[in-house]
Amino acid sequence: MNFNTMTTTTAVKKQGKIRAKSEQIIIKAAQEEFILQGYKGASVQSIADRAQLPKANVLYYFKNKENIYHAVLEQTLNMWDQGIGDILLEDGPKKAIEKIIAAKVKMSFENPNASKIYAMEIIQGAQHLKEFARTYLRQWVREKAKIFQIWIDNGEMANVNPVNLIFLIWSSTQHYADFETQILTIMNRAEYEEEDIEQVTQFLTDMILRGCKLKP
Amino acid sequence: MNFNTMTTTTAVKKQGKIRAKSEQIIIKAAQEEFILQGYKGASVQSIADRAQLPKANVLYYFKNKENIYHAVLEQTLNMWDQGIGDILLEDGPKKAIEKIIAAKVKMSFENPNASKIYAMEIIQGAQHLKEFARTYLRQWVREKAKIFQIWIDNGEMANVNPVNLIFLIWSSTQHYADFETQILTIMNRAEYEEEDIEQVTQFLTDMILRGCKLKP
DNA sequence: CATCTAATTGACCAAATAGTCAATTATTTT
DNA sequence: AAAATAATTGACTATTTGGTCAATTAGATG
Repeated sequence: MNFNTMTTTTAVKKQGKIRAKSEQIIIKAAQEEFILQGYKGASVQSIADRAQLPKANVLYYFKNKENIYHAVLEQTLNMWDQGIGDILLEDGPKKAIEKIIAAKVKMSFENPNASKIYAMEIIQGAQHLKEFARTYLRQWVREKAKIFQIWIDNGEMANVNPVNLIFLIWSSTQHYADFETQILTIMNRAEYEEEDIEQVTQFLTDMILRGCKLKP
Repeated sequence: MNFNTMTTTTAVKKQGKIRAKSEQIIIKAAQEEFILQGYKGASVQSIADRAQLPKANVLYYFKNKENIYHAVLEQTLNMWDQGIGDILLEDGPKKAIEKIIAAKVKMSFENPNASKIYAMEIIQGAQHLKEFARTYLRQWVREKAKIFQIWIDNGEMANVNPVNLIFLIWSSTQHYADFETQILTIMNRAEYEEEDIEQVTQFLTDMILRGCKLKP
């Protein structure tokens, strides 16, 4: 995917040897700071500290804070794009739902920070992602809804609203990333474990398949 | 509910005639600013502007920014506490699930801002709500999970993990508040309408009841 | 080796902002 | 109506912070 609204600055950059590595370190540090402190609350100094670089060096790689944030978002969206399972007509509803739930749960557990950045951006009004949502995302949802509708018309699954179904899969999977803190606190645990992925995938798959009147 | 960790400052305040009204105006303005800009990003000045009051006046009612934020959170939690439907043993699983989904969808559509503030707080690590989650929330989930377990043991519903079920109801309903922007953009709409509440409630109730092997 | 580009970094500055204060006005109480 | 309390507000300050700059070092390239 090419988020060309964001790559205007990064595209023209000079390419040294250290750049790629430094940028990656900075982006990761920035992602964590932006989650903990919000956009305004994350100071360039704090990002630099976390990246163990002088502030001036951070600003040498990214001209300003806004650019750092863009880079973080860009990477988040690319991760989202790769990680989201696809819905294919030839899979049929059962396999498609299983695939997409498994992919999204995996993403939520293995990369909660990407999900958190995305969620905060949307909650705050999607200032930087309006265009992405209006074009790419809307298109994606419509395409996939259309496929569900075909299955419904063929009597392969119950007559549930496809868009609501997509939102349901979306929200229920992402919840384990965004509300990580709350879930861990409620379950009195320090962190997720490997088997949680399997357990949650199983639960959501069963529930939603039954919801669509598909035998698990 | 008494969030006595937060009321330490407000409890001792002097009570004039104008105070109650001014505080309410400020809290509402602050809620909106905090959502749009985050805690650090929302300046006292911007809150004052939105409340149409001089900054010094805002700081007369709330000693500092932190206190404003506390007041916003306090009100959010109280709203949450009132709005969340209760799960009662005597209702049985079907009625209980119907009740709680209806209540939470209603809350999400009618007061998305409360949900957004709460979500942001949790995503950012629940700095101000750790205690609330550790005590009240954990207790609430455990109590309700226990009731679901009784129904399961009685064969009144399918053997689904009660805690996961609670998370599912939680996430799928709240999604319509937190991701309002995204959902509206995808559906190419300017705002929610009255009938959306009914439609979403119906969809989620049907899906989740079927997921629990309960006939809608 | 000489030249050019990339990378590093301390010092500095202008703008934004949380919070204080004192002076004044409005309202309530006695 | 006098005294006391509540509310209002402009002006001021100390601190934080995004961003610039110039000086220096490291590395590549011819």
